[in-house]
Amino acid sequence: MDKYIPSKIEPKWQRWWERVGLYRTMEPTAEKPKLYCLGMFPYPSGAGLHVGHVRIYTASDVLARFFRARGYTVLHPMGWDAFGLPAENDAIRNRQNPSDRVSGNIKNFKRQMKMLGLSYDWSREFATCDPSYYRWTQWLFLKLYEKGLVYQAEIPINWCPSCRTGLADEEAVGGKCDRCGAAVTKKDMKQWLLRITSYADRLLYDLDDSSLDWPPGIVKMQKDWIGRSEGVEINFAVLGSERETINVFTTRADTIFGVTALVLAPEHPIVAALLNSKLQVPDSRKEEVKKYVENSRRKSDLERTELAKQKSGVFTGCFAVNPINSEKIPVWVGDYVIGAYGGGAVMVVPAHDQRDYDFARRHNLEIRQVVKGGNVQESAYEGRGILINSGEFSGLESGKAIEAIADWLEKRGLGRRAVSYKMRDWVFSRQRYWGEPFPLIHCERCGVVPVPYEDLPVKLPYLKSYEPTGTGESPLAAVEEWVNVKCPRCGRPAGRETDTMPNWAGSCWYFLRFADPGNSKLPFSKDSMAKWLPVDWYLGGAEHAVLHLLYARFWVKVFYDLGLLSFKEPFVRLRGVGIVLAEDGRKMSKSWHNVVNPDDVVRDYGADALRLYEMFMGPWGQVIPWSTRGVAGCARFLNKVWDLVTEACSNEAREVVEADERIRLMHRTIKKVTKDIENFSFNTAIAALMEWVNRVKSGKSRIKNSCQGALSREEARTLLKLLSPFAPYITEELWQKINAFNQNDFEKEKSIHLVPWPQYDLKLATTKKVTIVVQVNGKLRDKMELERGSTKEEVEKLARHSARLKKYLERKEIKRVIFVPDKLVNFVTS
RNA sequence: GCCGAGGUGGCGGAAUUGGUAGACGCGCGAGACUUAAAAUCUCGUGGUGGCAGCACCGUAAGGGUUCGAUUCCCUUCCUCGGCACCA
Repeated sequence: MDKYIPSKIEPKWQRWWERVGLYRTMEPTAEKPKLYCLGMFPYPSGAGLHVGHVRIYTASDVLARFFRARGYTVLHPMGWDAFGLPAENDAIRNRQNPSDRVSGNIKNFKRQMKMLGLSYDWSREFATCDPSYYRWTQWLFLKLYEKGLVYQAEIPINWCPSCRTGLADEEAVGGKCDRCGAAVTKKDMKQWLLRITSYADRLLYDLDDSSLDWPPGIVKMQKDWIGRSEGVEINFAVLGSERETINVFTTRADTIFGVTALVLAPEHPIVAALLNSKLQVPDSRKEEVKKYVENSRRKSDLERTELAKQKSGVFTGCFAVNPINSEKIPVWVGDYVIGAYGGGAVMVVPAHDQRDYDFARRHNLEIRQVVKGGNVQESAYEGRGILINSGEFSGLESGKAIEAIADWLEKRGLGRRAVSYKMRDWVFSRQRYWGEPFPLIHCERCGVVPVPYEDLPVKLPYLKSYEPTGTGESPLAAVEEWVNVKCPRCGRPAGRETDTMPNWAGSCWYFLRFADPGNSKLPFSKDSMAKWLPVDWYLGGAEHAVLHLLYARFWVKVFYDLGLLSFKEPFVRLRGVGIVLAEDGRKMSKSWHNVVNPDDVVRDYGADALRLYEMFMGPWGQVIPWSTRGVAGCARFLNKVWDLVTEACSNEAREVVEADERIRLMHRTIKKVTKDIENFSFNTAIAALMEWVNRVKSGKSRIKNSCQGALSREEARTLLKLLSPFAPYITEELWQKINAFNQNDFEKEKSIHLVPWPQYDLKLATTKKVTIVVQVNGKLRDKMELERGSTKEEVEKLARHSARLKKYLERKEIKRVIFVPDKLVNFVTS
């Protein structure tokens, strides 16, 4: 008998499957509807595939194989997120030009994916840095540009001094660069931005679409990120100025009579007006404000938030007028106020906002209570309540007061109801080499001119010197022969935009391109969209909750508005994977020397064992430490399967066995595995298969006649098929053997992976007998093996005669008998 | 601080319209095979007590509802993840 040696069979099947085109995408039909199953494509780093990748891609492969067997036409593609900061940093670290580095990494990733037996249709592969792909990224960008969703602004942006580039808010995690961990500082730079905020409401409300099946946690994160709040914008006139007002956003207009100061962010235009003397204030004040502003601008976001525990600030010397009662209010500047939110100014109501309270205590501002409740001598009262000291509004409840005050202000043009979002517009430029060039040209006469569609792509030149300059300009700016072009509109000398797009640009729409990867006329045809989109199953890491997943939704909504797409949400079902930790429970990291390399695992145990383990290690969404012994356990199980199935085919006599319980066990297992895969409970699906094998092997399945300890051929076929999504190699090998197919001439039709999924008979998917639990006062005292469907009378009678129960029921009065059919009987005594 | 998820053997975990707690795997113990070891196979494996039949305890802690609670409710503690001056 042959032994199970993974390295002997796995490469063989890889070659056969590729040769016969087993995973080539078919055309969907009415009988075989489409199903689009996608794992988030990776950025191909130099480290190769991580076992965390393996978890995602194995799950998507299990789904793809499962749904193919269930009669769907499956689209299951793979590609490379190869542009952008991560790829470029990896290249710089390894002193290799990004384009060379990336192609080497892709080759390695692809080798590893093939090794794992992932059933991708490689004919649809592309990388975001391929000119034939980014041509269309640029094309789509121009569509956004034409729609007015792209604009340039001189704004203080997140600046990573280490990567020497601007970052999006989403990339400045906790004040640190998402990629390198350096503290992010602010820098004023002219940037391209995408007007994602104009889609804020739709990005928010469409999350509640009932057809969207997303993890609630990710939905919540996106909602919080968008951060919609309703309130009132109140205009405070600046004293000593004709036109200037300070507009303040507040959700608590009911506290307006409690305002004892205004605080401006250092970035606020009024502060600038003060400093350049457009507004008159005493020179001493001006000096102090200047110092303060300069100081806070030098701070990184991190420092600003840390130091903010004690709320610093200086009085500007300037006053404003409270529109509700014409009171004179001092204007301060303080860096706890965020420049980009709600106009960059707040009204300070110390009695009813803890931050304002802290600020007021520190700077000796008046604390004036205007809502009943709490003890404002000790801390702010932030709850709602009845208004006091509020003129004509006194006596109103907060909610009503907000409406009344909003009406009052609106009527007089002193304010208006407003909505504010935490989400900002998306900083879309990077001062780096490795990204899609903007298809824009700066002409002195015509301004910004888009590159004509027929001139796309604007190719990224191959540069010897590609490292970031740190001047705030991309390395491309130094390449004169690339920068200098003629203006497409007037023909005069002009220059290309030299910033590049962030890596999110390519990943915003790659899932669309997979449906139509070869299209040279359009990014994607309408036909292909109707055929394959939206994505039915999208699997990936939860770390993309507010990055890729939000950006991709934004672009899809824009394309919908442009008539390019007929759906509004790209990903119907989303499933986030849990991180795979190292064996020591820490994160896998090169510096800890605890990284598990899939190549080593495959070498030692085979790809099937690795795949099986990754699906078996625990619930899919959960963080779980790696266990090499766990892999070994899965390899042992595969060995058992190998032996059992090999034995089954050499023993024809067992074919005829019709042991009822064994057939029932098989049907139960089919049902369990089917349901579990649908519910993403891969671990319990595999456990059910192991249990089946164990019970067959140990002959515990209550059969008397024969076949004890061995599989019938029908059982063997079913077992192989149920196992095939998880372990495609060994099941294919055994399938060929058990059917005595000629292995020297493999035919596509003979593959186990094209065999339909086993059906289960609901009537057979139960046991014939059931264990009925006998309790006294809820405590387990006995068990009985009875026919399913026994009546209360039968069960009770049998239970009363149980010898074990005797001592518990003696001299006791039975007050109640609780009976749950096929489950339990419980005697309640006094 | 706020929000979300969670807390079950030595470990990863299973079981919840309330009904046998610990499936499956790892580890561990014993045995078989072997000169021996590894591998493999068989049996055992929540804790305490008992030769045993068995009894009691046990799902973070405390309380409640119930014939019966890992599951439902309240209080407290802890872990992980996200957000973090958003006015």
